[in-house]
Amino acid sequence: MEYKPNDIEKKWREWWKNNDVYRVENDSPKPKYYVLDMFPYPSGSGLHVGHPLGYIGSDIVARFKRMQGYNVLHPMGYDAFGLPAEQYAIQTGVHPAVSTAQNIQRYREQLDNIGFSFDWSREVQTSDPNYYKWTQWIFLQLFKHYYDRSFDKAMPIEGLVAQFEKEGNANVEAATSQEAFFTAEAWKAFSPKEKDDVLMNYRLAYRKTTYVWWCEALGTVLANDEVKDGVSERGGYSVERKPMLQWSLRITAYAERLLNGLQEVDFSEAMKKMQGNWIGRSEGAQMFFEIPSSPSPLGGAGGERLEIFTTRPDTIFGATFMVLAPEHVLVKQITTPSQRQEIEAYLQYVNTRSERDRMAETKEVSGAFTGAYAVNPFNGEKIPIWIAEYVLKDYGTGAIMAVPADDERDMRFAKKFNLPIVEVIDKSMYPNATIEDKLGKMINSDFLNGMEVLDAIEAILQKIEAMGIGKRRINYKLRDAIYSRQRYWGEPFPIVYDPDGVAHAMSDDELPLELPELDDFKPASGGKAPLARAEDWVHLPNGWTRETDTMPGFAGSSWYFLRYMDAHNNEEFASQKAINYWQDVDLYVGGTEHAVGHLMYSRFWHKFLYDKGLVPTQEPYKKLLNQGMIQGVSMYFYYIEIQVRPNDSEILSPMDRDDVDNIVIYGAFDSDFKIFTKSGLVKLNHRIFEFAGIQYLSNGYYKSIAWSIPVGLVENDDTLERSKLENLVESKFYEFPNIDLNRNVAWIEKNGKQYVQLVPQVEKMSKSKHNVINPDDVVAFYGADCFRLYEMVLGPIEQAKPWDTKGIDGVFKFLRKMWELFFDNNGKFKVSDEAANKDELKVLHTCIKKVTEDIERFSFNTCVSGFMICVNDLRSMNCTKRSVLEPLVKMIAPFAPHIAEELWHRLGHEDSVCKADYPVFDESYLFSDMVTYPVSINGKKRDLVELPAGMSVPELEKLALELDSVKKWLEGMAVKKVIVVPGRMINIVV
RNA sequence: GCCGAAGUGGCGGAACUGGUAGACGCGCUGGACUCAAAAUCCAGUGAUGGCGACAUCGUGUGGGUUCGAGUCCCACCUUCGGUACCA
Repeated sequence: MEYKPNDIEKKWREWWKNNDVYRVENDSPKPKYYVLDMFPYPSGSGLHVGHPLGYIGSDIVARFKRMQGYNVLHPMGYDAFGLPAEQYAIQTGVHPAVSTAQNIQRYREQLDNIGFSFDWSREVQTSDPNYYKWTQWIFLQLFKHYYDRSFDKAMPIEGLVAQFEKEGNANVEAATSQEAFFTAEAWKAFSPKEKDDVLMNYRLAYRKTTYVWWCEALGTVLANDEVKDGVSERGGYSVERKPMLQWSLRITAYAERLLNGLQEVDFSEAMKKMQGNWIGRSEGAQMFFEIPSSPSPLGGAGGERLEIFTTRPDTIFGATFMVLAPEHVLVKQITTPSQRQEIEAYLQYVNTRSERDRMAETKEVSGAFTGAYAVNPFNGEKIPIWIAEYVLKDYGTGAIMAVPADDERDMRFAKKFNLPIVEVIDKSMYPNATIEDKLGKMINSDFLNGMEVLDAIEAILQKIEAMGIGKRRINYKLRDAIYSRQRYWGEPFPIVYDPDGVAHAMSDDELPLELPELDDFKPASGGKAPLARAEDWVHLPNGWTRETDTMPGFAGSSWYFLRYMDAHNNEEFASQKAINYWQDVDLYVGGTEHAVGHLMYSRFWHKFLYDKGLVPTQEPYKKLLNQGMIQGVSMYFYYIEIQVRPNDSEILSPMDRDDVDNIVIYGAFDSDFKIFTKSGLVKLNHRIFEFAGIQYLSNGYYKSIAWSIPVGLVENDDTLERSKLENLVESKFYEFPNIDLNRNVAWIEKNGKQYVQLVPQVEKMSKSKHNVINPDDVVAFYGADCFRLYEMVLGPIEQAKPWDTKGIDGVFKFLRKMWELFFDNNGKFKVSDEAANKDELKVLHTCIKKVTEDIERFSFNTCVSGFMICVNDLRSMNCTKRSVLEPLVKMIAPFAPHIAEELWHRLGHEDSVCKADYPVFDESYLFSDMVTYPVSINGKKRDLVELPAGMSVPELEKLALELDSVKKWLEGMAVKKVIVVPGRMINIVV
């Protein structure tokens, strides 16, 4: 009987579905286990072979735990709001809901094809009003709460209002952006709008004008983690800093708890580090410097105080200048008339610089002098105040005291502008210390002289606080999360504004506030969101208006794991009963790319819900497993035309100049180029960082085109036939077809045809790179079980690896061999009820032990090799015994559920193998009578000897020394020592 | 630059707490079956030397600790991720 996966797999998938095998209930006497995958965004290109990697791993764990007697929650859903569907809608007019539904359907088919054990009755879609009703509800809870530092938790805003009415805000300890103090009387006298403005400085979800990342191309603002390398993460469009009125979430209130919480979760060290760095805690001092009254052209009264943050208050005697961020509010007030022009010019320069420019040249310093001076509170010296780009508006107070002797950036600045440098730390006794290390003895520092840095910090902090010129302070890099998007396809804010512009929460019974229908999804005029077009929806009969921004992608994904616990609840986001049963996620599987986005936000929301008493745990995810990306191999055709200029020795140095008239370059961008010239191949040691398209460097010496070629067209030796390339060009497959194929391409002649050499490059799978492998194709050919096993066999699940199908035949062979254990040559089922012998049981239990232990440590690749060893051994023993084969079927069921189910039923069972008990290994079967000892001399293996197990150390030692091979090596040498590890090895030292 | 992870045959990768390096799979070589091929099965397969038993070398590089190091320590090199003027 031949193993034909297609004959059995579909049958069992239907059977599982019809019998509701994977449905899980919320009450069970069994212990609970929650295995969760990061739910996907259903993109238009469907799943590729990289997506299921993590899903297969988590499915194995879910099935394994189920068979071990746990009540396992293993759900799946879709992160269904998002930009691509909306961009697609703008281009085609297809409503995002329609395209999203189509994509979801396709994802579902692809997922079903692989035989996952998801409980689909709990499916969630973030764009479903029944779901986002609760996203809106949680948002309103954030809106209605503030963070009270004295209780160290979120508290209702009403309590705060009551306190304001009683005594103003002077004694309020809260996470706030409120700076001014007010009395109870003042509070009562505020207008509703003024009160609203004040409360916005306390609310955990608040609306305020802040500097945000604005992306013109996407027509929306973006959160910090959505901006990478100075461009938008989606699309790579340029972004700019802009003050805008936006909703934000006060995640900074939870900075400390988010940091501390990392200690209690089982995340990889790398992941914890990444989140820790993102939070960026630093201890230091907030200090005030007087700016003596100076005439201000803009009417500033003078006598301002400049507030700075520093982690090195000890170096204050080395502070030779101050630097403000260009956007700092004091800049206009303190600039002297004589410096005004210079400052204006500099501000203008800063304005023209994109974020990318700023990042590109961090070594280059720039700045301008305001003409104003601050006073060093310790020695009364006047310190000039400058402004410079390198001081960021968002960090600390947007102002620093610059200590060039002790800070690299300040040093560069001082050197460039000839500012004095005063050494304050003697590092001579720490020759290896860098400039920033907190090591050394204070000098030139008055009362600090002679102290070690750390002592000096403590000493001056005390002094600063005693003098009332500052305070100890902890600063975080973490920024509040911008929560508004000027987009259509997201959750509408359940917020209405009265004619004064005061924000009001909608009442719970009005939720969900559904998205209105639109037929044009482009942004409305004036930087407004598309929803502004839905005028009937925006304008309420009483003259009030709705918020037209929508929530960002991370809104729905911040709490979805809770919804799975009770997915159809219309009264609550999930019942307390369900939440208290399932508690938290035991295993969360997903990619590292969500380290600082999704994971931080959902941990933040969870802590807020914990404060509200709505969830029982502080952390949502106990264990995080990051699956590596499966990359694709893209075949690139690189075309570069170089205009050689006489003195470009820098770029052309490795080449023979005479050769360079017509050259074509193939190579990986962002790595060294290989150049084919008439005389062969040379290497150009120059790096180019841009991708496809024509690029001119500032001095204009080359243009380049990089095309990724559809893999199907490529020959085995990585070449592409000329006619195929020409077809691609003619069919306008590429955007830049105007190249001269005759002049600039080095053709290779093969079988009378011309070919061009392509360069393979491993990179992320994506439609645009034509390197996507669809799991459906693999499943259709080899079967889902084979696909699942193969993805596991590729290597450790956490490692990134390129997809290639080299080893898949080996996995298929293994499945066939296993299948053949159950059938004789005539295709008859041949399992016997004869008792198993010792050897067979040893093989079986060795495998059970290995697999059980390896699943627990997520080492799925070694599990598969364990199965292979087991099957090979049983095969060579001709084992046909039920007492061995039945446990084997159970054991492999989590990995290859279809074949396991088929064999399980053939073994006579009626119920699903998923419901069977996982085999437990028995140590007694693993015991051997004989042990093979390696005998080493001075640590070098010289012989192997088979000895009975259980021999004592002196016996082993004696036997070893009597071996012929050992005697030969010991001739003329005195044995100094014999080391025997029973059951392991023997080492003789001479 | 800083932080993190990793470097093992022709390839993917094993080796859990220091104890037989290269499990398992791919590929390759030889053989069986076949008119032949594919498929399948059997054997071999780190490198070098030797007919051979065997010997020497071998886990990025250089040092160290240890009876014994892929594993621990120090220095360095390379690759991949993260991050970027964070005061």
